[in-house]
Amino acid sequence: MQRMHTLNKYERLKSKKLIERLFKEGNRFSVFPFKVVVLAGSFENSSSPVQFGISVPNKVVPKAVNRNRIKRQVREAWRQNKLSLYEQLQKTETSADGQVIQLCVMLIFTSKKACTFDFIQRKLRKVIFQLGEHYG
RNA sequence: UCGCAUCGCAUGCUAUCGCUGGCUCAAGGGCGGUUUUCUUGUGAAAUUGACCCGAUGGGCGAGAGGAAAGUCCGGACAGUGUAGAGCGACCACACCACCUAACUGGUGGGACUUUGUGUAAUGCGAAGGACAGCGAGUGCCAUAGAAAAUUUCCUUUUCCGCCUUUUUUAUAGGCGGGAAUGAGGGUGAGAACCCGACUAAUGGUCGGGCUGUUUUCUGGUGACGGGAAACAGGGGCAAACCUUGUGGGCUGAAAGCUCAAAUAGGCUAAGAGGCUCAGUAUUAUUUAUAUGCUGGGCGACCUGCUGCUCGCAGGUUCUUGGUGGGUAGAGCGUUAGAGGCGUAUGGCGACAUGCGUACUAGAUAAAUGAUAGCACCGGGUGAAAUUUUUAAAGUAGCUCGGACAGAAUUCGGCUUAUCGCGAUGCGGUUUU
RNA sequence: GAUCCUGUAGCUCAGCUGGUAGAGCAUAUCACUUUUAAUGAUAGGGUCCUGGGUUCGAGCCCCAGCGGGAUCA
Repeated sequence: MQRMHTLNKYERLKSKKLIERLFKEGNRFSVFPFKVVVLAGSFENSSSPVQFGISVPNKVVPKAVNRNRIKRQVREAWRQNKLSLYEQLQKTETSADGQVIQLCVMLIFTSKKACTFDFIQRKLRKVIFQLGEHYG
């Protein structure tokens, strides 16, 4: 765990197949501006503990500029706050029988209004806390 | 100071933390070569390479728009196909000349309509438009009106017949029939081109004007403008069907090309394969038996012929190997271009040509940023010190705002959205 | 990226090749009923998505825009 505040290719959810599987089999819960879909298991295409994706529906935010901005803000917040989740996952890995647990997380943004960065960050911390409770 | 038109710009800097792809250095791994060592096995270690990978760490430089948008046109490119060949259908366009790779784009011009202004008069300026054809055909023109298009309802003119009045004829009136005509008839968006003279009449003739066609002279590359003669008077609608002319093959990067796992299915090769009868061949041979081939019947399943039954026709299973197609996925297409900037020449202009110059966005659940601070620009409000007629100053400060909008193969246009700023030109108002 | 359809009353839809914009449900009032529902009668309610154009006259024809929806791996 040298550099934590990064978000490179292999920490992002990119495989179309995996996303389809995630939506078919994953568990769902929601924290107000987000709907979260999670799938636990071990995936071969990446060594990262968590693969993360954000989706903003076209119907909720009609303009592409605003959609991009929300995605960037959420990605930024995730980047800065994912550290605690990673630590919890590593703890369980070492204490249990060495089975690697990886998570796929997809956030769906559902608020129609634009939010400030602070608000998004607070809510995202709550999401990460809940993920840690369930899988950590 | 306000408005219009055209052109240009589209807030910047710093700090912290990040993203994408490129080059490069270094760890690390793979592969190959060489050497050493031993317990001789394709083991271990070391070293090396214009080699490959590289999710790790440095360094360097790059990274959204004028509309990236809408997807409304036209290309490039790709596939199909032979189609920079014809015909038909369908679609698009339509004054002229030019520009362009091309266009429904652009530039310049012509006629028309509207409008402003001015003159004795011709004029001058601005704006507008899909400005071929209804003097080919078909269709439509509600209500109103006689009639909405080779007019015929009334009135009018004239001729014939009958009746009435009258001594009779004539005249006058009425009725019926024939002919002529389009002057008049509440209308309507639109009414048979308009005015005058002659006459039975409104016809016809003559004169003048308007419009159109043909011929001709003239200016212009041309649309068209100016004049003369003859003929004609046929209302509007083609953003009604349509006619004429011109152009277009169709499909779009989710195009398309290459590599390619598992499963299922296709084709093909080999092997095995329900019961029974007949014929035939081989082995063996006295028969019988075994195997192969051909044909028939029976049984099971599927499909079709009519929904069901009968009947008829066709087909059939398993194992292994090969093969081509091809899905998930990956790569290419994929970023340098009919391009930008400067300058010279030609052209009224769109633009063309020559020379010089600088380049490099390339993502794919989709990068090009997030947070904070400062500056800058614009609007509103609005001091004080100081000097003092007044200026300082619409300054400082406070406050609000900084738009529209995010590449997705690419280029040229069009359209739409847009806080503002600057330049040029034209016009208005105020002051000097 | 490409292609296509659609917009009319509060809702669902008609409106033929242009000539005074309609139906059903809903709403309001009245009648019926002890009351409600159902039923009957009456009434109100329209930017025909927006802006231009053609025409004497556009819901309809043409152009541009805005909104909604669908299809193509």
